Amino acid sequence: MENTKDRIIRAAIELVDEKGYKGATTRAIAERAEVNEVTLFRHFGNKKGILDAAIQKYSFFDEITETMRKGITWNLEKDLKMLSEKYQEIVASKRNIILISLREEGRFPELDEAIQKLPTTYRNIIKDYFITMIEQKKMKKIDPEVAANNFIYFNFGYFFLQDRLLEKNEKITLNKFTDNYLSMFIDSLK
Amino acid sequence: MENTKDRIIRAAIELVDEKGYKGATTRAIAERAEVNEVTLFRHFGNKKGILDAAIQKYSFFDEITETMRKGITWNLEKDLKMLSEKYQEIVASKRNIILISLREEGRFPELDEAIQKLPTTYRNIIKDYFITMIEQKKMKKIDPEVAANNFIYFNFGYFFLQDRLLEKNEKITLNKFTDNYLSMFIDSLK
DNA sequence: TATAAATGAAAGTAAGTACTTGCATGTGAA
DNA sequence: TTCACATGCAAGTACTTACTTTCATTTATA
Repeated sequence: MENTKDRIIRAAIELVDEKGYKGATTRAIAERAEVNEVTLFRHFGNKKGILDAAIQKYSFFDEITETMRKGITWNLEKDLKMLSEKYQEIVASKRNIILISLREEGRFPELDEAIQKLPTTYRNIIKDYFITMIEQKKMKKIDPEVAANNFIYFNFGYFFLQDRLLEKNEKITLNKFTDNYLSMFIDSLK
Repeated sequence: MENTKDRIIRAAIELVDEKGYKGATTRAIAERAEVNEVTLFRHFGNKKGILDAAIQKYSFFDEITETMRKGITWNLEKDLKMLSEKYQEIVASKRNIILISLREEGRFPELDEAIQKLPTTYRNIIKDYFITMIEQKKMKKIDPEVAANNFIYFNFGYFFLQDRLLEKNEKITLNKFTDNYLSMFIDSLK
């Protein structure tokens, strides 16, 4: 069962996501976690301490990008779909923490750094992949950096528009995205 | 010269952009606008009134999308570059207000609506354009909705990553984006 | 110049908020 | 049982913040 600390952390993330850091009052966090307000301070010292703990708990991206590299099979279509799916998995599972970082830019420097690392790391994986694939003549000879960045624009654009800017009836499922949308991108590399 | 009301509005937008709605105190807004704090309330009633006025002043997108339609020449490469440039122009000029809307989701419903309309309207323009171009056999026969959405993911992804998630030395200028990056996308439609 | 409108300065109010303190209660381990 | 430890409860403190009121001063306009 979820212990007190974890409940507090979860409630804090949820509320900061909903109302922003300033809008997430300690009282509300305590209520949602179903603990007394004092308990927050006993565990984490102050409000920022709660969020710092939350960030430390949820901002691991490194392992996940490692599984990307391992999953590569040197089949263009298969690999790019896998890489895109893994990326969407990461951003979906860390959705709250990513959006908090974008909203509260500057307030949690370590988080900012972790979030900034994600597109850079991802870009490098894709870029290296394209370089090798071009060497092996398994795809068109194009600038691998340009292609890698485009791939990221594309994937991030889907994630964010999907999540925040589209009405429900306009949403496109991940499956549809991978099968129909991504294919168009991949075809342009063949 | 900028009058009192305008100075207040500008200061409010800047500060909400920097610190969030709650973080932008009326005192700080007054200081930045170089007016007495009371003046805010005399002009706008309350804090929310300032931002409501700001939003009303800066959230016109309709005219701009009209100029997109008029600028079409039915030359694929030229048109898509134009459409992308205009989009980047819009989001750059409304940058603050767009980011405020994303951060303060739910607080300003009219703004949310206006911001949500932008990708939808843009998508429809592009989609209609692709439909006609396919009819005229000036581009590949692909699903125009898929292509239109991809175009938007791509453009929005560039804007946002550029603005918020990349380090300075990694930034890609709009010119480079249009010439190198966009070309890759356009080639895939030919 | 005379009058109205816009702004400033100072002070204050009411509410909210992060955080503290002291004490009571429950619970699991020795 | 006993004792340490986690948690709850009640009350309070110090500070911030949106907003008000009153009066003086400047600025524009007729």
